[in-house]
Amino acid sequence: MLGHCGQTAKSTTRRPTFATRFHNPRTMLQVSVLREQTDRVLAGLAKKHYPTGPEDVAAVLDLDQRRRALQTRHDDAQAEANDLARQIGALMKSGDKAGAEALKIRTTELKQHTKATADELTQVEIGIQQLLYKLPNLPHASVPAGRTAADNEVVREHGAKPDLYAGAQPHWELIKKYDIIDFELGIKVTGAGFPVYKGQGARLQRALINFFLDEARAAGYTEIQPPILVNEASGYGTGQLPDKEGQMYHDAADNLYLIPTAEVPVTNLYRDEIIAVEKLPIRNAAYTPCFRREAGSWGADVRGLNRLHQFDKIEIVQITQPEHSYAALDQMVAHIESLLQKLGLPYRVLRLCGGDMGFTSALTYDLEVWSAAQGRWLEVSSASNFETYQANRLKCRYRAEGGKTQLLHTLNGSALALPRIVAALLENNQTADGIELPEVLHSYCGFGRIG
RNA sequence: AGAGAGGUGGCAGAGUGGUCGAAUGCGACGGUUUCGAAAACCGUUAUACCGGCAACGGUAUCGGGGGUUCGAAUCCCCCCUUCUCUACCA
Repeated sequence: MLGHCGQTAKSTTRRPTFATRFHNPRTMLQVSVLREQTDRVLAGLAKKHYPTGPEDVAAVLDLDQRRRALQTRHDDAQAEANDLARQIGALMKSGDKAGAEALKIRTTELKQHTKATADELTQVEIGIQQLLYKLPNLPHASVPAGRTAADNEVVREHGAKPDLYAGAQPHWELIKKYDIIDFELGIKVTGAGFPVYKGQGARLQRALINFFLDEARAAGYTEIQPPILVNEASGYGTGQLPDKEGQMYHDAADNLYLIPTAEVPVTNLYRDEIIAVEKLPIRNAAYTPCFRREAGSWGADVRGLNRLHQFDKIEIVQITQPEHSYAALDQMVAHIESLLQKLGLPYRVLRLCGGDMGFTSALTYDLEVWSAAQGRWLEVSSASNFETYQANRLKCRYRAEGGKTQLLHTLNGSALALPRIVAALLENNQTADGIELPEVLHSYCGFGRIG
């Protein structure tokens, strides 16, 4: 008999899984988009070099059809059960015990059916969700075709590469020479990739942070100081979970993650919110330390400050109405460029190709500065428009004309990440007598030259 | 960290097994009235999903999850969180 099913209930000491906590599918691409613009979706997935687009989209559409049929069936059964329950209540009240018992037979039977339908519905929803989690965002029309970094489009280049004097050195030598950043001490205290900034090195960090924050505020961004540990729901909200789990440091005791970027806590501020139109666009800037395990990253390119487990970054985040998001992206890039110009660093702006851009992005510009002693470009910022991809997970909406809620667009960019900026500042501005810092930093640092 | 009390709609705040998606008040919006405004009066005022061209109908949601029951805001279990007292600390 099925009547004993209550006793087989599993122990409830286990944390509920993501799927049970968020019963409704929190999708990334919207099913409605897959359904209504199938061709566009398939073309977009192909441009991103997603291998199994046609199969996965067909599978989602198939499951979605089943989901809707099940939902209808389930709702109808529930409606009948609710109606019977009301009748039983009325019969009980009027003293007709026998009549009530008669109806209970039907309602008990109905319950078994609805339970089966509900379980199936949950399975189908989980299936849809798992497939959607696999699908990357669709690229914007302007994204160049291509597979690797070599296919990225150079949008523009600014500033002249400096000619270094004969004794010029890469930054990992300069930091030792002037004793401003100490990797050995970091290794002793923590491990590789956790540098210790000392004296003028520490003051330069603080100067850059203040400079970037002040510039962001002047450009209309509200400063936020968020937590640097986040919970699991936030990790899912911005898409670090489930796919990039291994890249974040995790505190198992409390199930919290150290943030890899301020994007995570700041964007999640707006999770499950319906934002009033008057408050749009949201413009936030936040300084935080960032933590990345960088599992599996080695090689010559990661020497010195090029790649760290802990570093400082100022992040800018915007949330806009869909029709304004690309103007906002241009504005963000312009702001980042203005920072690089004020610091006097030669840079270039890249539009990433379909194969090189991030999973969640619709359009990404990378900004790279010229590292004179290393003789190569270093990525110091990445600015992206996620359109509704993140907002769909976040349930971040506004009320459009006519009272309907509609997903917003989310964007973010680094403005800026410190280590590679420091590397370029040290290398590009070195002289025989020391390192001449750009004018704009003098008052922030309290000095104009290192050495 | 220990003890106790709470978490209900935009806000305040009722509701301790049925007719409760939820009284009442405030706020907001629309209307009547007015030369205009205030006041008064009338009405509207959550989100998501399913069906429907639509009108509309159905389902779910009272911090989150699970359970008991024909039926749960209400009873039971777990988790989160707020307040008070104690302990501790910056």
